[in-house]
Amino acid sequence: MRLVVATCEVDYSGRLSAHLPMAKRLIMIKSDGSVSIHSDGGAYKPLNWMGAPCTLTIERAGDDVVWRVTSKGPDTLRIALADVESDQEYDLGIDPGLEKDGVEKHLQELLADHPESLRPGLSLVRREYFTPIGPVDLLCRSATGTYVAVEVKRRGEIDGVEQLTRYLDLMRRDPLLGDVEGIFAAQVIKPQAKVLATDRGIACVSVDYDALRGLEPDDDRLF
Amino acid sequence: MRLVVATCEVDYSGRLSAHLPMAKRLIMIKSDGSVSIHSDGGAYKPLNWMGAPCTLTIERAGDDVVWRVTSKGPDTLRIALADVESDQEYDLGIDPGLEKDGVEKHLQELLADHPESLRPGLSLVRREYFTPIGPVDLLCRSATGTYVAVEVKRRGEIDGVEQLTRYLDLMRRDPLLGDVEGIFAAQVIKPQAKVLATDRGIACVSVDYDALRGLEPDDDRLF
DNA sequence: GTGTCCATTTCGAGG
DNA sequence: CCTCGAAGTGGACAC
Repeated sequence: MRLVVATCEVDYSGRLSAHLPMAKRLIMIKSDGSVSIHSDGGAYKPLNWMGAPCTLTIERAGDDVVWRVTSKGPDTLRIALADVESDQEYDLGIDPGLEKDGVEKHLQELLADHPESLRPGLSLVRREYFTPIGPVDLLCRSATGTYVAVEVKRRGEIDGVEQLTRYLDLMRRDPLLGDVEGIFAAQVIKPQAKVLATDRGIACVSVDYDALRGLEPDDDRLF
Repeated sequence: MRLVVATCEVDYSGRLSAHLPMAKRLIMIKSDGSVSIHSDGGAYKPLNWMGAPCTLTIERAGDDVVWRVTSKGPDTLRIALADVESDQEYDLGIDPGLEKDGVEKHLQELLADHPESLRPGLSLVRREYFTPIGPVDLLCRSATGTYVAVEVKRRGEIDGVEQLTRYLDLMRRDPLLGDVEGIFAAQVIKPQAKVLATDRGIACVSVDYDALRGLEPDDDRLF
C-alpha cells in the first residue's frame, strides 16, 4: 500500500463527472492498483476513487505531475499533483479477513429453531420457502393449520413490509396454501413500518436477539 | 489526519460483533475523531470503522497498547496494537468539497426534452409533478389525451416499480386526471422489476443515455 | 431532527 | 459468471 499526502486537484469522468478543487488530501494506492482520495472529514467513504482493476500512468506537464487512472470501461480519474508532502510505501501482506456474527441470517436461524417465540402454537414448515418473486424467510403453520409467512429483518422498515406484502399477494393466489397470514419480525420496527404493516393486517413482532440466543445450546457461541 | 501503520487485532461490538485477527494494517484517524482500519485489498470500504462522534481512550496492558473507540451508543471498537511501523500526523485542513454532475437528474432532463422517445406521440405536461406522497418524475400526455406518469431511474429495480405503483394508485383517485398510465424508464431494467411492472400493467422502457444526449444541442456538454 | 431515496454504492450468497 | 438482497450501508435533500 502506497500512501501519498499531497496538494492535488482531481477530476473523475465515467458514470458521472466530478471535480475536486486543489487542496491537500490523502491518496491511497492499494497493491491491486485501486486508488482512493480521502479528505480529513466525512465518514469512511473517499471523495473519489477507482476500483481495481485499473492502471496508473504518469504524465508530466511542466512543473505539475498528473496521474491518470483508467479502468477497462470509460472511467477515468485524473489527479494533478502540486505539492507532495509525503509518499511512502508499506507492505501489509494479505489480510486474514473479517469474522462477523449477528446478522439477519443468524436471526432467521434462531427464529426457525423457535417459531413459537413469534406466536404460541406456531411451527416451522420450511425456511426460504420459494415463490416466483423470491424466497419467503420462514413459512410456518399456526395451531389451527393456517399458513403464516414470516419476513425477518434486523431493522424493520417500510421496504420489508412491502416485500412481505408482495409475497402474501402471490401466496394467497395459490390454492394449495389457502389463506396465508403475515408476520413481520425484527429486532426493532420503525413506527412507520408498524403503521403500514398493521394497516395491511400484518402482525409485527419485536425479536429479542439475546433472549433467543439464550434458548440455544451454546456449542458454537464460544470461539 | 493521523495515519498509523501497525500490526493490530481489532474487535467491534455494537450492531454486530466482528473480529479481525492480528495483522499489519492502516489505521486512519480523522480530525473529527473517526477511525477506520484498512487492509491492502478490497474496495474503499474499511474492514472496521467508527464514525464521528466518538472518543478514543488509550490503555496499556503490559507491552501491548489498546485503543478503545466508543460512541454515544453501544458501539465499541477495540484495537490492540502490537508493532507500530509508522505513526504520522498531517494537517489537511477542511476540504473544499466535491462537485458532481450527471446522474438520474440529467437523465430526467433529457427525457423531459424528448418524451416522444419513450412512446411516439407522448408530450410533457410537467416535470416533478407533485403528489401528496412525493413528486412524479414526469407527467406526460399521450396523443389520445390520456395522462402518463413516468418514473425515471438509472437502474430499474423493484423498488422503483413500487414507487411508481404508489403514485399511480394515488393519481387514479384524482378525477381531474382520470385514467393514468405508467411508464418505468431506466437505462437498464432488471428482470424481476420488469416482471413486477408488467404484472401491474406498467410499461418498461430501456433508455439509451448516449443516444438521447446526441439529440441535445451540445452547449453545456463541453466544459 | 426525521424520513426518504440515490449511490461511481460495496459485499456476500446462490444459481 | 451474473443476479439478487443486505449493509454497522453513507450521503443528500425534503419536510
